[in-house]
Amino acid sequence: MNAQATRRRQTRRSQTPARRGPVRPSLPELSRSVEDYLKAVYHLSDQGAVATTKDIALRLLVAAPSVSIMLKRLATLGLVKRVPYQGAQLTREGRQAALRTIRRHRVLELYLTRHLGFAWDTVHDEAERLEHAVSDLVIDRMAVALDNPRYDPHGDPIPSADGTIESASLVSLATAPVGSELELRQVTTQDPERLRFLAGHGLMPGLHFTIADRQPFGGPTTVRFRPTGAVQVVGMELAQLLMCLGGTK
Amino acid sequence: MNAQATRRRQTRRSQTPARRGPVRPSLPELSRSVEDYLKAVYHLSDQGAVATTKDIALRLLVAAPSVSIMLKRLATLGLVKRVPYQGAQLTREGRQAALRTIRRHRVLELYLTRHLGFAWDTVHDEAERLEHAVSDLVIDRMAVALDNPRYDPHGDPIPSADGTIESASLVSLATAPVGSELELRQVTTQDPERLRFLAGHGLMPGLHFTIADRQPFGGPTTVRFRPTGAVQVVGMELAQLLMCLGGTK
DNA sequence: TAGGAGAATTAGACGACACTAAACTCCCTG
DNA sequence: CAGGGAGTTTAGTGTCGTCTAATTCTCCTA
Repeated sequence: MNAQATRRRQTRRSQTPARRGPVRPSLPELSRSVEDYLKAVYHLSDQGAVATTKDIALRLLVAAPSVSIMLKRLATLGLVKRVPYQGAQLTREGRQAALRTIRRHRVLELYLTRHLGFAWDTVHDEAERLEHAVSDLVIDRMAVALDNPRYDPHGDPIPSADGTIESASLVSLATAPVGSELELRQVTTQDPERLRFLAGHGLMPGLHFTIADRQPFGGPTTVRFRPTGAVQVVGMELAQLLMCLGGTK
Repeated sequence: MNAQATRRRQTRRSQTPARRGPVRPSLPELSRSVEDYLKAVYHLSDQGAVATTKDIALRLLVAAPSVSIMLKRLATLGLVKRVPYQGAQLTREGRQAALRTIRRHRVLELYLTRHLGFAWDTVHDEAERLEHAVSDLVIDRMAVALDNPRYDPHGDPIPSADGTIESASLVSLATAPVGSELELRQVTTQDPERLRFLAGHGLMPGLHFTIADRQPFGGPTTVRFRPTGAVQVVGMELAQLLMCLGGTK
């Protein structure tokens, strides 16, 4: 009965990941929470900055002490480098794990829209739950079915299976100068209302346009769609969400 | 800050499902463990029998006391009717919940084989994890993409969205009389080795055949495939896994 | 440069789920 | 019909991940 009991404990969901050896080789099955925290730290620590406890807490809708404790745990797992009272940064392993999760999320979002008929404003929450349960094998099959896509429905780059991710330098529609010829590359919101509005007015990744005008004092930006010549006025708040790739002028 | 803290607790994964009102209407989000236990009770309590603690423990690879405690919890949730020292049966709500999970599982299995190119011996584990994370909406979309299928890759019936499930009376290939003309309807194992072997010899749901011979003393059964006339010998152990629908004689 | 405001951490708890060891029940068999 | 063994439950722990309250740290500003 003892051998059996032992098998049990290992078969059941890993409570203590049973790390034999260094972290890298056969992935130790991170918990849903750990993956969420890693994603949060990834998104909050742009280029060398540290993610603060408070920002992580806000992003995950969790109390600050929970973050403190989790960061300590992530540090002992080697996924995060922590400076007490300052914040945390991902280690190489942590970054890889975060990118795996982000890849899963973005492939799922695209798959749900392309193959299962979901609108782009509804896929975020689905993907948020599925990303923790789906295996990389399924994700890779989905990616193949999607012809190895580079971007998710919102234009966010999809990390490759080996953990590299494109980083383009984009400008917000709100700040690009009048006269610029741009391509809308990325829409940085998950709010369904905004997404529906944007899609309803043709403002989706891939759109080419020219900035025809911008009113001062936080006023709207007017864009002219490139092939068609159609004109669209975009308010400041939305313009800030639209990240563009630019042929200058 | 208090209103915020309250919102938090509700947004985060439900620890205590916060039941306002009766169980039926907007599903109270059962945990992965609860769903697993409900499925186990469902599968173990065929027609009116009760599922015993020990059998549930064996099926879920969990210690018996864990089952005891969980059954008590399920009973307070109204999902299970419990007789101490005897076992448990599903209530109507418990049965509905179990069938929802089983529907998700079986639709996922079929989707993975049909649309993502997985072999039928590999989909069980994937589906086992996904079934707890995927929404009914996604499942329904998958079902539509599959043309509202009635059976999963192993021939198990897929419960409908409203919670009804087909129950056919099947006979095992091991016990059907020689001379029977049968249709292989269901393969009752998830063991990859056995599944691969069976598929490799054409023994998959939908096959029509006649029982040509059976050796005594637990010997093999010989079947003749119906359109082609090809002959296949099947040992006792495997024959017991093959459930058939029969035109008698 | 001494407060203080704000952020982070520690302290103490809880709920969900799992485990082992020990006690208890039920029922079968001698 | 009285053990005794199989099966079940109780008792006591542990881990993960969360919370609130209280404490500690940092850094800006008066």
